[in-house]
Amino acid sequence: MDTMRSHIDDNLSASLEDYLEAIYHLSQGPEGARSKDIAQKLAVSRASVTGALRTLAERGLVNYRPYGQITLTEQGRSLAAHVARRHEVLNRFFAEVLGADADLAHRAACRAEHALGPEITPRLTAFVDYVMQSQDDEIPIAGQFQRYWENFTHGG
Amino acid sequence: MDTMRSHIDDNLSASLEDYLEAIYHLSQGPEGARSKDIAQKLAVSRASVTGALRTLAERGLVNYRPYGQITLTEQGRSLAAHVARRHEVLNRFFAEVLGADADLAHRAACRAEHALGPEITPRLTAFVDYVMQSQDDEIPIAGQFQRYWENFTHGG
DNA sequence: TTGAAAAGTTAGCCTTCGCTAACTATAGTG
DNA sequence: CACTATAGTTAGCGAAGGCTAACTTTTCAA
Repeated sequence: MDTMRSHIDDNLSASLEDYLEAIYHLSQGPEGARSKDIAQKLAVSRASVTGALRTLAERGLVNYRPYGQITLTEQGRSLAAHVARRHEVLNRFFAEVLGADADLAHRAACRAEHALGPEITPRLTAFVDYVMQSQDDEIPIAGQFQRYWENFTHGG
Repeated sequence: MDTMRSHIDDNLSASLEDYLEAIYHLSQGPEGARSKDIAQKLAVSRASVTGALRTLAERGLVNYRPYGQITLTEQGRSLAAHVARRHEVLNRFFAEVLGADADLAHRAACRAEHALGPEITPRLTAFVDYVMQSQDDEIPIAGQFQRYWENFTHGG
């Protein structure tokens, strides 16, 4: 009962997860995932990208060959999708529920992403869904919280 | 207009923040912050603690002298309090709002703690307060979410 | 088609932060 | 007082992950 290693959490470092996620997103663009763009996206040198690519290739997560196309393996794509999802959940929570500035929400989400395990992530996902759904209901939580926040901050 | 560096975010690494928080909590106990206990709390060797103490002392956050008492400086205490608060906010959110197991919530909070900046932390604090307060109101958010979660997981 | 700019790589270095092993200081007990 | 256990330190090492500088490969335009 171990044949199907859908597994998802090879213990990749936070840093390598960042690279994987960047590749995942860039892969969907028209240019594919170019080393240069990965470097830019993560604010890191091109040399560092090369190093990370080598490690990720060793772990069977990306198809990499010097000067060649960078693509994700099946396993890599699946792992990247999970990382991206954690990220996205946090991003939505910070931005849409807490009402934080989009850019700040994004950056905090990037940093926090790795901390959420398989226990917390689905709960948070469900919670954000629940809150968003409440917008259409008679109890608009996010909206109510916005007002709560308003007179928390400038009122007293 | 720069005299009062209440500042709070010297850019301490995640690791050093962990040490600082551990010292902060242990300081409040009857034994004070002993190297041995810091090591145990962070699951790290005593040698690593010594190294961290030296760094924190250099940065003026702890009073440290080989074989002496370990105490926080004023600046250190203030910074530690903020770190601890971020931690605590997350912990409450994961445990009380999302309903995660206390131990898991704690560990996820430890890992995520560093990611929350001065923008997100107060918003999250307010949000947790708002949700807890709603328990007493006619709209018990956390309770409602528990039910939502229930039939999200085992129902369909 | 050729040569310069852009992209990618390599080599070598540095910092952070962990570890173990061995040493030193302190404390407590007979 | 002396000796042993415990706490703390030091020295030395290693992995991860970043950087710069210099090199190679690829691309593209004249």
